[in-house]
Amino acid sequence: MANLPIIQFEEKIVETVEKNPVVVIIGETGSGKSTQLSQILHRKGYTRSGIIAVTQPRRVAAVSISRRVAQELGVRLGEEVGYAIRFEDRTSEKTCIKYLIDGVLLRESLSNPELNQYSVIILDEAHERSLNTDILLGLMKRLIKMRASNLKVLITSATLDGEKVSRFFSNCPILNVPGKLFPVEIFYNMERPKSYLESSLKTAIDIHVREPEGDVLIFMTGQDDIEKLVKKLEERVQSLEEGSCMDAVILPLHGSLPPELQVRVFSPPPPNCRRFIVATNIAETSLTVDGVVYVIDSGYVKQRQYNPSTGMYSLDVVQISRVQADQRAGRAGRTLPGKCYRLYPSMVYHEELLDATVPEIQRSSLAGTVLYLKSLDLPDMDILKFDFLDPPSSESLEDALKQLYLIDAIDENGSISSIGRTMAELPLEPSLSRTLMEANEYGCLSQALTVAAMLSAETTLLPGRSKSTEKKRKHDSSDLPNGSGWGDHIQLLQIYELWDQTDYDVDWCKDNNLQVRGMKFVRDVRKQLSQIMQKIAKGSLDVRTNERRKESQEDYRNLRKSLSVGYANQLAERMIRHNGYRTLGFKPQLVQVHPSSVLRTDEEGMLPNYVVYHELISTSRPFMRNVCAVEMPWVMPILKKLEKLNISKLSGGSGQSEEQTEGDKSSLPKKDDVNVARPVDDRDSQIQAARERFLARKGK
DNA sequence: CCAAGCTCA
Repeated sequence: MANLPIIQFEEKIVETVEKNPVVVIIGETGSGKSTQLSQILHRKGYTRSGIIAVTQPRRVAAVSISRRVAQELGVRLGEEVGYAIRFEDRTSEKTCIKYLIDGVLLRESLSNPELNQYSVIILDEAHERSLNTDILLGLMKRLIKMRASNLKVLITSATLDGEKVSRFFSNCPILNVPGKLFPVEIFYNMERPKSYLESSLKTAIDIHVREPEGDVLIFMTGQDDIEKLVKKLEERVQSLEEGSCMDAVILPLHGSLPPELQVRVFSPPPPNCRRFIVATNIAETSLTVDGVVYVIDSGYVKQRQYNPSTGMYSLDVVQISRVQADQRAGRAGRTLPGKCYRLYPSMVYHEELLDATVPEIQRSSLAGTVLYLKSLDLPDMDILKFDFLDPPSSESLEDALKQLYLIDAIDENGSISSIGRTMAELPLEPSLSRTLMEANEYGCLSQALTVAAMLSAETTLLPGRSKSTEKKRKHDSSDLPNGSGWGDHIQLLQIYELWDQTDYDVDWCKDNNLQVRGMKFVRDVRKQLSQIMQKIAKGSLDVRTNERRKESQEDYRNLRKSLSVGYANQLAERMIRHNGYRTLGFKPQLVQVHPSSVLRTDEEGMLPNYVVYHELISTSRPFMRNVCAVEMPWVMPILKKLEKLNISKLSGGSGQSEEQTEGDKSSLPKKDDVNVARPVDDRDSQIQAARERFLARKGK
């Protein structure tokens, strides 16, 4: 610890923090900022008046760093030094240095908006710009005004955007702490390669033949590319002349690799053997591989983005940012001076790459974020003007407001409702929290809890599919239930209840091709959600899973009905005479049911007239993923609500001063009078008319 | 008839 660079800056840091409410610390890898800043301020007495909080974007980091700090201070983890992550709070009365996930601090701020227990809040790894860190940055800006006398905020960031963060906090001081990295020499391709797969193959072999020992880390974009490159590398290495160079092992590394294969990168290679690690960006920050001396950087990354105008997600291969490129290069200089080969021209690096990755807040659906901010009841708060470091587009915020309105979380003036307040308590996306609340009314809370928990873990349930596991799809494999035809939500419910009946048997998961870790996570989430619901209802709810009781169609019906309320913003109507759907949102999209769905067709081969979907994902085509059949009478009230929607009122009521788009004008609630005048007993024609008006409006 | 980067309350 004594030889960490940051220790030499101790006095300077203390002095700057004492004089300023906010300080930005630029600390490169190996500077010791994550473990030392908290200890420095602890030594200076900042823990006498409160706790020092250090936020982290990842669970493993919170746990391992706090363990390290406890060790350095010679105390037991969980006493003076502790951590708080989901499902696990290892802090006590004695705790004065607390490492926590940014999302946990946001939860705490719900019940204690001034965060009075903390004397210092350190936002670590802020340059990663996680959604939650960005919200915290905005909240800190307000908080330091309210608590000017007794709160210090430190933000750690990367060289490239330190200035920007400083400007955001009224030009607060920036301190630079050097890292302990070895120099890394950078090489560029003359041109952008036609195929970065071929280019990385060639570069890798060149290194292997010409360069001294040291492992090679290759950054690719996804599982497919990784598998292809691993195969080609193996072929090429084998075809090299025996004895012409050292041996080689080639290891893939990505998130959907089973854990036992992931950890192979941590065991040292046999002597006189070079390792090639072909990885996704998991090796950029989450996992650190020792022994790497050479990095090959394709310059690309796969990123998920949300389009607020269509409500659709897509997963695109995009260019990395300069911060990311530097981070990747740095992976070569951890143990020795290293070399980084960028498979793109230097001009691309200097002129084309963005300074920093587009922050998550500009790539996500913001319904949950907006609901959270509304529930904080910040004074004189216009959600569209919340002070973000990088504000999301007004289109994205308006999309969030519309979604929240449709599921009754906010009223027509944009004020949070009591339903919305309860929803904000639940660690779920708004559509699922709304479903839980509705299910409670219909007596199917237990089932809804299961569905919500299963959907929270859905991606980790099924093992990573590759060519070899291709046959094992969820609907044509094994004896797993099929949702009784109603769709994927019901299937998820049935799967969990079967597992529940085996007393959470691990072997049952394996037999049915479900990831054990994923299922255990579902169980934890379900338990947590049950507890929160109990707390809200003061313990009077029945959240038990059904024991050896066949679910009746009536239970499924109630559950589907609850889903139609929770997913009011994610409904679709089947088009006439074929199985394509049109979403019933503000801008209808033509979409298909994802082929992995278990939703069943009727005798005539037709899918249900109305469905809810968990998400829209645009891959080869736009698809609805996780689909459940609902009934027309449940959909109609939602269509009527859609008609009444007035975005100008929703977004703070400043009304005329806000620019009004075409769509806004047509949704002014004039037509509703006509609707009220219709004969009440003629329901069918009333519904039909509502539908036609709705669809006609779409056409414009 | 499809495809999945990584986190996290």
